[in-house]
Amino acid sequence: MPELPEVETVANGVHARVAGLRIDQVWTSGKPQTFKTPEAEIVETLTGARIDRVSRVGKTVVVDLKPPSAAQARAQFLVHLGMTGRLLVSTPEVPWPPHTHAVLTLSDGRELRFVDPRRFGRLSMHKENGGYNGPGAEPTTITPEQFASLFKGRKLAIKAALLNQSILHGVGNIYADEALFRAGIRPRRAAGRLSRAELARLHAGLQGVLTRAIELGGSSVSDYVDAAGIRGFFQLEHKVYGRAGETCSDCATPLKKIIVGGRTTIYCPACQH
DNA sequence: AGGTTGACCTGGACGC
DNA sequence: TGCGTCCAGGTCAACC
Repeated sequence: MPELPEVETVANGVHARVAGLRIDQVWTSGKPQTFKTPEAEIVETLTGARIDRVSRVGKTVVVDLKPPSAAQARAQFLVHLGMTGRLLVSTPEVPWPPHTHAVLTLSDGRELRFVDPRRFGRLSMHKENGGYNGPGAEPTTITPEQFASLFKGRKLAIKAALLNQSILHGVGNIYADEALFRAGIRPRRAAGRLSRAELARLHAGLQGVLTRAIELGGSSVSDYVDAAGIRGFFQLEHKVYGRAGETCSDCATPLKKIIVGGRTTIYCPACQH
């Protein structure tokens, strides 16, 4: 579900609500696949730790922890929301939603809850020195030159390349299609065959669409909400994603629906080349 | 090694 | 109303 703008919105919202609080108690569901690091180790590391900062790397929410004693190593609690994951800050009297998989009781009495119906989300603990950097390059800060070099010699479709998190992390199906529309590039073009001008347009289009989406709190297609349960508004500005069967808002040509990299892809055959 | 495909899950929308 | 089918913001292991 959530891509970079949604994850950033969630991380910022959670940070604003829980930074500085201590984790007094941890409950976990026992659903094994949710826990990439063994559940017991996650519970052990979280309990008693203080939340320093909550941020985003790629599509992952990163919770920086301060251990209860200075002798213990610092750790980061990583939350990947998968397709339907939510991180919610609630007061305890609000009933747990169905598919709640982790609940952290905080020192002010509120709860940080991880809810995930489809269970594609993952919870893990990162303890290496240097902190979690994500699998690929960061799209919001990458320079046009670095961006162009990511695709050199690549034969896969540019859309598939944008979705590959080990190349560039944070972009998913919505923002890949929207960025390609802004850049006027067809999704099936070979990544390594794009001209310098096209790569420059794609870099600008991608950063533009991500920045605008972050401003609007992300896209709420069906069930995405931020830490307070509020929907985003960028879906109102989607030019192609989710618009199969409609016409292009720029030129009125019917939009085309194809499959690229196994994912539904929408583009304008007149505006994109 | 790079690239592609199917499996993993639940629930909502739609058609009959 | 109810049942079946298809589809969904994402990975990842297993293949070619």
